[in-house]
Amino acid sequence: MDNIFKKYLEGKSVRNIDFKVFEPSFVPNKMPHRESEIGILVDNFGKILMGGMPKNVLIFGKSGTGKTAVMKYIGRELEDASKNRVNIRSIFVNCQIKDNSYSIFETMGNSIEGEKIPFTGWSFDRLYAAVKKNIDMYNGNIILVLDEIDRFVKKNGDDILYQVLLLDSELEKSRITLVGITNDLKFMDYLDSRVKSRLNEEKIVFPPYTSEQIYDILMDRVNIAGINDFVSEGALRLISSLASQENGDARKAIEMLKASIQLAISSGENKVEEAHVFSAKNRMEYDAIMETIKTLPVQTKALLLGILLLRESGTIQFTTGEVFEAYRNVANGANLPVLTPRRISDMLSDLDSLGLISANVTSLGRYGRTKMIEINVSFTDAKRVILEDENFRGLKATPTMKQLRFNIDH
DNA sequence: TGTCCACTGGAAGGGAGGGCTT
DNA sequence: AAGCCCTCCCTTCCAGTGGACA
Repeated sequence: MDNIFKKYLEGKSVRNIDFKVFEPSFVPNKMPHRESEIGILVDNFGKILMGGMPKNVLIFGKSGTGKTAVMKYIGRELEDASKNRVNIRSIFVNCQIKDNSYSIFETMGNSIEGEKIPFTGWSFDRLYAAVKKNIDMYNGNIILVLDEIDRFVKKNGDDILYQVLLLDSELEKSRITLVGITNDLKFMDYLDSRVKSRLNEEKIVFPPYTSEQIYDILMDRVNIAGINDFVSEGALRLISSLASQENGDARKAIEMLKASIQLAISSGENKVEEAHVFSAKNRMEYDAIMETIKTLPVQTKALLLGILLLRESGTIQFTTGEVFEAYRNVANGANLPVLTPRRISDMLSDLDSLGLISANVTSLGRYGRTKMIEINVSFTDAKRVILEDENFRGLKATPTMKQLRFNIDH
């Protein structure tokens, strides 16, 4: 009789795979095809070691072009080279997560020794003073890397950059060098001139990787993990070409490789082939969408559910007004407070930017101006995920649901 | 050619919920 | 405990608008 874990016992190359190598946070010891970009950064930050002043840097490039990884690599090498010579600390802030001035300053202040700063509560003046004191006490060079800086500036304006530049000018014993990372080439347009010139001292563009380059990167990781014999060349070629079609995104390619390996292992096979790549790709896309839906706030889920029910009733496109009515029925049915049309309008734009729906502003002439809304995801799956939320438990396959559908249909 | 619909999206502000200070 | 300060979510108010229709 076969043991139910048999498939995990077989396949000898499988057992000791170090999956850390395939994590986005993994920074390898060499970065293929980024030699010239690294060269520019080395020249810039090398000045610190000679007692000089580096320029502020702006890095442009689409996602997965190695911007963040290269900066992490530079930071690591620099801190290493500076040991017993100068104090250098690189501080990474992902502006998509830390999306207000307070938390950026708080991260900066808490990344070095000194007064501990609470994550909320202080007035900005007090926060500024504490961060300034901590940094000056450090007596060294801070490299502040603001990742996805365009998102922050679009949301909050460029005051934070001005404040950091001001802080730098007020420091006596330390220096701050700003590194902005963005995937928006038009990012500079959002900046005030007082900030623009200071931030734009050194500009580096990271081009997308070609299929060949991604292949090299993947090969590199496979070698580090020591699993050359476990991954077929065809699978690597396929991932490379799929990723190069998607803006040359190496991060996605590595993720896809990881998922393909896991899939091959769990189906008990001894080599990753093209078929695993295709299934991994589908699986990843599906999981990403469902995870997005699962983590939506309740009211947004109610709105999306309203849209899904409209779609279920046969229509493909709906106006904001129709969607609002559908949402109102869902909210009432689930005993949620009904939000105003203004708020719903914003939530529709949110769902649009998440890619779950398309909402295009269209004029119906005499019949007004509205967003035309279409759903972009499998509605049976999306509905199932939303109904897992306990707020909608009362609606699940009950007469209320039928009633809802009835209300919407008529 | 002007009207007018059904919205859009900006601006301002309230209040809840988090936390700190005195 | 009272008084601040912060962000987040939401409301209220309102000027603006593309294009079908009279």
